[in-house]
Amino acid sequence: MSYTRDALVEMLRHHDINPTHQRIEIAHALFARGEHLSADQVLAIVNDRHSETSKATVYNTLNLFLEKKLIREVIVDPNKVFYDPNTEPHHHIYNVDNGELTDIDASRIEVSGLPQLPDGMVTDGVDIIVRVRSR
Amino acid sequence: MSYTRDALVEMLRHHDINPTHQRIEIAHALFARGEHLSADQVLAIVNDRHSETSKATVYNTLNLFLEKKLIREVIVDPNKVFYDPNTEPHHHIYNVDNGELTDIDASRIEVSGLPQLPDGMVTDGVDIIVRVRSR
DNA sequence: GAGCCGAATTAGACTCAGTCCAGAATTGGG
DNA sequence: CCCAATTCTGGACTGAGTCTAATTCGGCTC
Repeated sequence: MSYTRDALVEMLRHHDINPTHQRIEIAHALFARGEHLSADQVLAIVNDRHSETSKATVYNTLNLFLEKKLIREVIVDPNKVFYDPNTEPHHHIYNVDNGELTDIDASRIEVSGLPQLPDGMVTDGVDIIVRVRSR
Repeated sequence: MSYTRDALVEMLRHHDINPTHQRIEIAHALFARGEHLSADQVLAIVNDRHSETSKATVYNTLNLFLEKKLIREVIVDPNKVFYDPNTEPHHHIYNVDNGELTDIDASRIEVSGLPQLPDGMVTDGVDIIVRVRSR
């Protein structure tokens, strides 16, 4: 799966997002590497050569992508949020020592025994985080 | 299960924690209500009548309790950490709308299909978070 | 191409959770 | 009662994330 500029534009449009320069850059940063990135890292990558995109725009854009379900938010570390370009159902292994975050394909995982939700409640998603240490 | 001052002192000692005034107060705040509280909330509760305990101490103490496994950290919300006086194995339901956090007893839950960990890695814990919305 | 309009972007000030520091207070063992 | 080690403190600081008011962009019409 390659992420040409055109493919990204297509993808943004498909999610009802007006494809601007900055948005394409940010989408590129996330999807081309397919890694979990923090807002900080996205900002750094996008402005690698010349400063082109402001902090505010990076945050705005990431939140927009979230809202439009183009990416997911992964909350494992108390001091930063990671953004995940993989929207397939999956879970995470979090290495507490070095902060590394790895995917686990959800299709092999089976969870049973979850309780009934109270009336009028809908599941928004189930996150499983396996916290891991070295040694 | 009641939490008298003496019981709390006993509990702290049992976890290798020197029971000082402030630590007893903070333990009381958490265990007497048995709720998930943020550092902010703990600070507010402890200083309800007269200001008695500083912000720094609350944070120091919560981290000390964590380290000594007296309480657990629950990371579900990007902008605050919750501290959980329940150290029995259990998971959480997080109501995204109102921030409410509810326990799920772990004994009824069965997870299968978790992958083998790479060599030299140890599981530190498995957290399951069921995100829930109203309506 | 010139002119217009709403949407997007920007710099920089601001907020707020959490940390750090260096001095002050408390504690407990002798 | 004394002293050293531990704990506590206020206040300065940090860094992620938000807000705001002003500017720029891009697409449209003529």
